[in-house]
Amino acid sequence: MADIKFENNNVYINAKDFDLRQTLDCGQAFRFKVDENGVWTGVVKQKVLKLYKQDNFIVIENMNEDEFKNYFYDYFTFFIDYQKIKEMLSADDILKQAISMSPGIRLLNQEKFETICSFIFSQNNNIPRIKGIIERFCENFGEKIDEQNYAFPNAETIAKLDVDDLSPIRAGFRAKYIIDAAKKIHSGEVDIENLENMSTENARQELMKIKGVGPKVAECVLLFSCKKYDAFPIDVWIKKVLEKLYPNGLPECTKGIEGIAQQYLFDYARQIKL
DNA sequence: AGCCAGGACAAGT
DNA sequence: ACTTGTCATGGC
Repeated sequence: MADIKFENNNVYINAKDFDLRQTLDCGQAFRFKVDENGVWTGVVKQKVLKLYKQDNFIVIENMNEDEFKNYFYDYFTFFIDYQKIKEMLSADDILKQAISMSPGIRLLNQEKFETICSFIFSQNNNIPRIKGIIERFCENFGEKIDEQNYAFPNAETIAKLDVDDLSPIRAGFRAKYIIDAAKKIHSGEVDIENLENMSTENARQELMKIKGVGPKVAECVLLFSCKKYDAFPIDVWIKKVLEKLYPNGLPECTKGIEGIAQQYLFDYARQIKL
């Protein structure tokens, strides 16, 4: 943790491999907002996070060393050496360019139930509306933290609901999938706490027992909440990347970390409107 | 105004 | 094993 300091009950992280826009608004998380001063706010578990850039540091406000080490070190994937990853992926010219455009992307390691629901909401949907649905989902069924913020609902709460109860969040045909996910997870029929210990393929099959979780959603959950960095979600943007930039398949340097490469390419494709 | 969005499912070849 | 229509909703 050479690049991480703990002072004044804040955490200070060297911003070399950490950009807030590139990390919090690159399509992996949907609950972070930025205000006119560049302060990012989001809810993780029961905590309201506030982050901003100050000089060459990313500051996480109101967090002590224990809290960071116990949970957020893992959440912000500080066990990954992004310098080394970027060096490896830069063997490919296209990836090198994508990385130069968004060198501060970090993968997040998010809560599993939240990630499953979020990417069920994402299907055949656009990011601004996904954020709205999730916001209403939390306000209606999540625990209130303060006047502005609600925790993400837990599976137990949602498992007790009927499809009609979800109508205020306006999720459309996805509502029935959310109920199915909550019921199967709460009953233990789908074991999400063990996914990290399973092979990528077995974890994928386990997730796809849920109605509304197909190949794309499963890959996102594996990548964004199960530390499966060989998972490779293919959405419409990545499909275009594969067709236009990699007609002969992904380069060798992505092997084992296809998902991380995917995240650089996803942000790149959207920025240049490929 | 109409096309499209970090897709999945069911029914049809 | 592949293709196609359908599913709600609203952002752009």
